[in-house]
Parts: sequence; structure tokens; C-alpha cells
Amino acid sequence: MPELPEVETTRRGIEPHILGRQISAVVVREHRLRWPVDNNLSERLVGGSFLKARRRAKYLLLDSETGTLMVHLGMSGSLRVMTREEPPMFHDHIDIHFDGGLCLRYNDPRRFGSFHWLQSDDHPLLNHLGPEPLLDNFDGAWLYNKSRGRRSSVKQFLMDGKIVVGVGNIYANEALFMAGIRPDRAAGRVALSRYEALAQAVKRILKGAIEQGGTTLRDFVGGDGKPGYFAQQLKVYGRGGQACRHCKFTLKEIRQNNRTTVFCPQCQR
DNA sequence: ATGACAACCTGTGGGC
DNA sequence: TGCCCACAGGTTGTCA
Repeated sequence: MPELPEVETTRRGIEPHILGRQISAVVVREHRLRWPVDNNLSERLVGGSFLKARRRAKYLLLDSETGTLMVHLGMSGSLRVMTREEPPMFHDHIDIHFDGGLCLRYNDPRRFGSFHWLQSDDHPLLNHLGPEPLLDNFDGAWLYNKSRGRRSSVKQFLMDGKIVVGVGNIYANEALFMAGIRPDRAAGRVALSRYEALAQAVKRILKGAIEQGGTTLRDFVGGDGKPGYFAQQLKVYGRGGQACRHCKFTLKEIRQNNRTTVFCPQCQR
């Protein structure tokens, strides 16, 4: 999955198709996801309808009359709207059928995703989350204040969901490049002005990715079934060993906390 | 409180 | 062609 832009693209893709349609059936073919899928999902949803599709971090929140279905796409999940007649493919784990013949179908090869039933947004998986990156309460001052005394890398800091949500590996790499900050620099040793640049970079990159239909991912499929195009505008991610698009210096690839990091040793300090 | 790391899974691609 | 290993978009829980 998907990072935040892919989740937001999914939300926008499915919302117009599913809102207000009565749910006629729920089919769970595989309940072993990141957490076991609620056994009572069917009786909770059938007969009702979705009133709104929201997003918090990388969670999709589908509100019905009686509660909220919370979906996470994990690393490899996708939601698509299709007709019910379409035969399920390998790894199509969950269907939500609507009156009229449409179906919201969840596919997830790695099964790192999840389906939860919520009675309110007061849920342990949501409660400790940091600010939304696109809202005004996420800014350079917030990052600066949170980072004081932190000795871990600024990249790990940026990917910490308690600091800011929705910034995964790809966009962390890209944002740090845009802001000119070395990913392996200690978070506590980055100045306020540079955190202001970083916060702006995060916002610009996420907004740009959402506008382009979400996807940086080779195999990502949006909610309407259209494949997003593989982003050529990525400046560093997946380009280790190649020339920096800005200065031609060779991009360096390292491992940080078991994730691939790519940066330009000349542009990023 | 912070941080390092294992864990949850399957699929794919590279090297031999 | 086939086998084995490393790695892939994320997040949580545990332990030092």
C-alpha cells in the first residue's frame, strides 16, 4: 500500500460509488488479516449504508448509520468498486455488496491490512496518532519542538506516526530531498528554518501526489480501477546510483532501520 | 521516553 | 530452468 496519497485517492475513487447505497451482503473469504476480521461484520453492515468516507492517517473510515468500518490497506491492499458478477481473483478477501449490483472488493496479497468495526473514533489505533500533514497544525515549529533532544535520524523521526501521520518511506525520501536535509542527520540537530522547509516539502509532495491520482506505486490500482501512473517525478526514491536530477552527483543508497534510504550527498546536508 | 528490532505475510527479481 | 535469498508501500508490540 500505499502511502497517504494512495489512500486518499482510494477514498475519492470509491466514495461516489458507495455512498447511500443499501448494503445487501458482506462476504469474508479470508479473515486472517493483520488482525482477525470482525466475525459480525455482515450483521453490522447489511441493511445499512455508508454515509461518508473519511480518512485519518492511512485509515479509511466508512461511516454507516450504526458505526464506522475502519480499513487499512497495509502494504499491499487495495479497494475497488466493481460489479458483483466479476469472479473473485486470488487474494480478493472481502466483498461488500450493494443493492443495484455494485461491489466494493478488498484485495491484499500480504494481508497486512485490516478491517475494524468502530462505535466511535475513540479507538486505540487512532488515539495516539500525530497531526495530519496537510492541516495547519502540522508545521515547522511543531517538528522543531518535537525533535529537540532526539538522537535518531530525521528520516525515522519524520516517519514516526506520533510526530506526523501518513509519511511513508517513499515520501520521506522525497521530502528530505526537497528540503535539502540529509536523512541520516540527527533529528535534534536540525534547525527551525530547515524544519519549516521540511514541513512545506511534505505538504507539497503529498498534495502533488494526490493531484496526480495518487500513485507512486508500480502496481497500485485506484478505487475506480484505473491504474495510477508510475511517477516519473520521483527525485530520489528508487534512483540510488543514478545522477541527482538537480546537481548530477551520484545518489547514495543506504539502509536506515531496515528501510531503503536514497539521498544526494551534495544537495542534502 | 527513546530507540532498536522482530513480527505479521506473499510475491518478485536478481544472482548463481 | 530452477533454487535461494533479499527485499518490497506499514505498523505494532516487545525489550533494552
